[in-house]
Amino acid sequence: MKATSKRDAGGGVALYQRIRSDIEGRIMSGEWPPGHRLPFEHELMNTYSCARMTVNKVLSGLAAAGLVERRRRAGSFVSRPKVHSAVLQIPDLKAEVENRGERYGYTLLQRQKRQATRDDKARLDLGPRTPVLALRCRHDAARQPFALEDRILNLDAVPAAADQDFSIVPPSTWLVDHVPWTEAEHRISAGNADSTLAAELNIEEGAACLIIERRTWRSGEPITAVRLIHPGPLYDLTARFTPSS
Amino acid sequence: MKATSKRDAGGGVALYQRIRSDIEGRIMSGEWPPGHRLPFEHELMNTYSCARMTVNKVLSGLAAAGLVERRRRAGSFVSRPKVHSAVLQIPDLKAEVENRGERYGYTLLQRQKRQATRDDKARLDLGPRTPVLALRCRHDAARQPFALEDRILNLDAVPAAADQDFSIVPPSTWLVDHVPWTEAEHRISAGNADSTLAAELNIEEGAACLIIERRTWRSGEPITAVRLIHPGPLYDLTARFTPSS
DNA sequence: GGGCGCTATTTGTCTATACATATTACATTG
DNA sequence: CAATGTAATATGTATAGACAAATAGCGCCC
Repeated sequence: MKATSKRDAGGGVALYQRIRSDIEGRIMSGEWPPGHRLPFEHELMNTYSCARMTVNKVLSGLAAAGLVERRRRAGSFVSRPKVHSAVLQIPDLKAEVENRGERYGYTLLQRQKRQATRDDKARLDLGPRTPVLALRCRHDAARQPFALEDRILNLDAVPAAADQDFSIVPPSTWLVDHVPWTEAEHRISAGNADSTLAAELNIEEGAACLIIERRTWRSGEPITAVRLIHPGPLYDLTARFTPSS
Repeated sequence: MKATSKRDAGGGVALYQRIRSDIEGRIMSGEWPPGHRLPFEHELMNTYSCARMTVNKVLSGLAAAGLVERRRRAGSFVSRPKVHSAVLQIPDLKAEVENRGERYGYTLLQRQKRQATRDDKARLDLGPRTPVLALRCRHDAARQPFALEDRILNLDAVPAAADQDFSIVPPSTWLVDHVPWTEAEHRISAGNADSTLAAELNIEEGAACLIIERRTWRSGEPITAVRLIHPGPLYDLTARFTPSS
């Protein structure tokens, strides 16, 4: 059995995948450093004995993934890793706690329907007299306070939320299943716990906390702003990152 | 001039792009909610009067971007936004400070070449008797302490670093230009400043700090571990995110 | 009714060809 | 020599046709 010249899809993995892994390997290993011009499509076409469309798909894919940049007439070049970027996963807290194998608990501390205050408006770019739902709740892991959630929800954008009581289902869980979003902004900072927070999270006043704020919009219309406050030493965000993926 | 049946590349944007934007729009707007089965390739092919390869490229692209999932014989489905994920950009501190339009300053506080201590080994999974370079430096923004950097560097992996004195060029800048990496891990947490740190950053003892730790490898070989400590209120990580991109 | 295998359908991959478009390098001209 | 036009070249997009692989769902048999 020789390598047939055409129609060779029945091998092991797809030819397309083999070529891609091959090229990715050379880039990752440093054999083709940033800035290096990789072979032209017609050269790769000869190297791998395939049609141009096949190598084109590979190179386009690598370009879409940001590993190479392509310029007409000039060729394809290994791109310099733009900035150190990490994909931070901020999943549902319930899922996250249960992933750690710990018992998850949820308590609604406060629920108030009101017209947006000056503060609310600043948090979410709301217009005047917008009805909002303000929620404050606590998430526990292994029966210990794990995060305090402070959220406002634009009821003009999500009127259905007014009928939800959120005493059992956390707002984040409900939102994920019911409200799609198009833009999000995250902000991560650190702060010292004030006395209220210290009491709610059962930590000492002044203890360092990790603060994650997230705002989401749907086609420009503000939906919700949430502040998650974690006891500093108890929680950390971890992200593993491989440029290839 | 009617829409020609074939060879219509000369319009405005590429047909491929039009179809993709169209489908993305329907997904984003909620018209096609998560779980919805989108039209089969042959249906889209009729809708847009084009070849299957063209819609195939669109759908494959959407799948690669994570917006849809495809199953043979079943069809293509809008995927549930897996987890809330945000692309956190952690660029070079110098670039970041200058982007804010502030004056950047850098001071090397400590530089020590040594065999890996027990602590170093725990930080980077180093073998015994590995030579490391330990650095401690301060980054200023607008003449105010902005971050303390505490780094160890595996000299077996990056021997050239031993010849660098890092009194002018920050290690992060030098590394970005000289050492490629294949894997990275980020960890973000909060902690209270101890007396040493408080003195170095010119803040009060006990003040909350944002701690970013990053470890990088090259094909499994540990390269460097760095801890960046920012005064909590002074610094925050912000990331805007649109699922489409 | 339950388990098994067949088949039709849908996506996955590949080819060969064609024309469009951008850009570089070179030649021509003022 | 500089500005400008032109040809060569590499990528971008699109087509039609073909076969491969997975699988949902149906019918068959016990």
